[in-house]
Amino acid sequence: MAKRGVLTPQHEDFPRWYQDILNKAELADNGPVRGTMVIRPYGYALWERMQAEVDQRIKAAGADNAYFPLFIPESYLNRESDHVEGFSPELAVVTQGGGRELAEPVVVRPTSETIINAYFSKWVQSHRDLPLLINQWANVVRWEMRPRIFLRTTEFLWQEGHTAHATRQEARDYAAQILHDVYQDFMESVLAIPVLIGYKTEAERFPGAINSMCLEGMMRDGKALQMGTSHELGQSFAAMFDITYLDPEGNQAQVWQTSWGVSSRMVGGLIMAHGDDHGLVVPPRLAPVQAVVIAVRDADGVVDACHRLADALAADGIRARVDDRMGTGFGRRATDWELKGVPVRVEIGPRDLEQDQATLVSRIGEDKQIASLSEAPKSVGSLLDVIQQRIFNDAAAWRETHTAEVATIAEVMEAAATGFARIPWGKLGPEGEAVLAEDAVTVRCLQRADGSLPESGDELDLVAVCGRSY
RNA sequence: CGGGCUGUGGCGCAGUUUGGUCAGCGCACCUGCUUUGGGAGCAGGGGGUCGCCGGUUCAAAUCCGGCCAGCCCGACCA
Repeated sequence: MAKRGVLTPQHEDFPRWYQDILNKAELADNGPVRGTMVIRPYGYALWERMQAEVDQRIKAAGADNAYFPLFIPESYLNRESDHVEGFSPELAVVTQGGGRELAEPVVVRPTSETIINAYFSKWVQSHRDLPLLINQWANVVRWEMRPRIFLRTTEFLWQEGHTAHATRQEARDYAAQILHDVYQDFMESVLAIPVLIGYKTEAERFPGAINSMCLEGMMRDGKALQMGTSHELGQSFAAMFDITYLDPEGNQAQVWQTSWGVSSRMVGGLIMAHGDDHGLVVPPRLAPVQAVVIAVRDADGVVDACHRLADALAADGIRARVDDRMGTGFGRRATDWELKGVPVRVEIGPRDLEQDQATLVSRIGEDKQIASLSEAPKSVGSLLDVIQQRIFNDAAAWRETHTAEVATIAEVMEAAATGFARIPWGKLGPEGEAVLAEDAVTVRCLQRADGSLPESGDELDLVAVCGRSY
């Protein structure tokens, strides 16, 4: 394992550890404008993998991709009162263009409900046009007070889904379908992060929504990270943007809507949910590089053997790369890949080659194992499966041991110092929520006692999961 | 925007109390040789108007004033 000093240990200074990882794993740099970030190739590769997996699930849920403009007329934002109140403090506004003052300022999109719904209004005329299911991949800008790379940046990357339905129930069901089939499935089966699902309290709700569902993950410091949201927008945007249609009986009706998104924040979640003192830990199903084949020494045939093995791995569908930087010592190269969290390292040196074998090393295991060169692709494949499962299990166990069932506000505060607290919502309520907020503890979500998603946030006997958050 | 801390080569820091002999260290980088099975060694080398502006002084990284930026803790949030 790497020598001490490569990274600040997590227990010593978690934020510093996070900064160290961003640098040492070559994920991102700060941009020149406060709050902006430069996403470096390896960090972007992680994001591209997330995009690919999420995009595939969104399409399976029936939504189509489209693209709407970056610039939105300021007046659009003003149409929905809760929406504008929620977003106006963090808007970036352009007042000049082509060297002249603009007649109407344009805002750089903080989210696209307004501009997309302005077009939904044109596109929806008949009940036959419903449901209308649109997604867009884009960058958005929110002038945040306290930026932090990947977690909360002035400009970030995301996907935002926007849909229109004939009935409230259909909209609600679709928002829940996205939550489960797209987000939860991706986060748990690919990112290997167990997520809590539930409803936001009224205090935490998205501006303009009638209900916000969310997915919350626990990081290695016990804090919560909101990994995604899916909102029921009700009919307020439909009213403001006049999205109406003729129903089968020939009556004018307004649509019911949803919006939902996940962002480049998930990269931060990935780092903080699995990373350890040796670096990033990337679950195999996400990993841009699942296996790196390292030529240990520059001896006869070693480098060639590495390339042949990498080709064989690729032929088995494994994302593999060769490290044959022979001018750099083995230890340095091994540490580099460890920092980047590559799940499996395959080492081939002269000693291995003599035995017609390769040495396999898991990022999260202690023991090295030997595989014959011909069997190596199969061995690596099954090792990747084992690693994927173990990363998820470890994260689930971590959350389990850092979650307490409590009955009083004092106990919530105590438990939130190190993790989550579950308390009956009936015992907390909006008043208790306000008390917790004074000490930066928030209700992350309201869910049923068994952890499942309620029909609404008003269902009886819900449990409030509380914690500190990013 | 409130509270705390900090600004010195790419990164991390020492030097500031007591102004001068102060542009220094580690890592990184470049060249050469030896190395390569867990961040290699030796030798040589390049790079900083000490955050910015102004003031005090014979003399400022160091003292004074103003400004700016960053980090951490809050309010906000994907």
